[in-house]
Amino acid sequence: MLSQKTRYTIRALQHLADRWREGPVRLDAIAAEQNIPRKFLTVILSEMVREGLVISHRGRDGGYELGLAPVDIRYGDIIRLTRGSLALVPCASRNAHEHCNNCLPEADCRLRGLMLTLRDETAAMLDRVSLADPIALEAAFVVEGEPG
Amino acid sequence: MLSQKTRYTIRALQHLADRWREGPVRLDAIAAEQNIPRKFLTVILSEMVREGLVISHRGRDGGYELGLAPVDIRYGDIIRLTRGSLALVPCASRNAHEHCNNCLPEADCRLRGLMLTLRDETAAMLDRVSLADPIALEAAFVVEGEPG
DNA sequence: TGCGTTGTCTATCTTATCAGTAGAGTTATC
DNA sequence: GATAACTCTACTGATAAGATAGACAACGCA
Repeated sequence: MLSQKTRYTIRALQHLADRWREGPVRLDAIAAEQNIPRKFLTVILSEMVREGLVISHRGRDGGYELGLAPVDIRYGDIIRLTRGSLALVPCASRNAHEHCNNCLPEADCRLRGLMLTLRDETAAMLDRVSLADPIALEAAFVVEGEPG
Repeated sequence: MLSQKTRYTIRALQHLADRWREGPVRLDAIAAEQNIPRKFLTVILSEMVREGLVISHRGRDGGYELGLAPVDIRYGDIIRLTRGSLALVPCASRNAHEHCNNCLPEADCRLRGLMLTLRDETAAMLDRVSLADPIALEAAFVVEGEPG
């Protein structure tokens, strides 16, 4: 599961992407329109500023805008920044690797082997989509009775 | 991230799959060889018995064995049973759907649209692999410098 | 220069969930 | 009926996530 914070981050960045090159957007506007707690959003946007994805302007008529063109911010980037990893187990992360507790030696762990493959497929998919891309609001099709 | 419990579950089931048709395997043996806390494993295996994936035998020479052939237990099944969902956001789960807190209306949420697609791809991948399949212990290849 | 507006930073609180444990109970075999 | 196994419910403790507080810093304009 993505954390609530990661979800807020993505929606805030989508909001800014939709207003790219329209000047700074105030925090209150983002919070209200995206339904994100104001104070929490300050923490989130400050982190994005530190990471360089967002530029802030203080004072009157200040606010936030993207630091990169929307096409250059991919969903994979955002999730890696806020969540640290796209992998489903700690030992299968490529940029935030750590050992799992109470596991087998990594070289022997089949779960890890499977999760490495899955992580690569997930990353490839998320790195194909940027904030500039249109996104279908429902999945393309639903298989009857499919679980999950 | 998969919970520790889900990871233990998968490794325990792999252990049983490797011993399919060799008679019951004792809990202590699984705990020791898979490095899983004994008491916690009792909780995990009891749930698997209730779900029908595992059969237990009490008394002397008792233990656990799979209730289905390894080829009929897919990783997607296991994760859905223990984690409830393969989706990365609550509103994108197909069998454990619930609304996200502080979100936009679902019909307008682009994050949801993206996550529905991703969930389907993840499910398809995990539902192709069963406990009977060999699994490469390292991912097939590593892209130089790929993040994540 | 001074005021209001807006973002920045660090510390803290609260709550939920997860990992793990306890311990009495049940069943099967010999 | 002794022993070796699994079963069940409840409980505890630690951690992390979500959210908030409040003092502070920069900016713009009159």
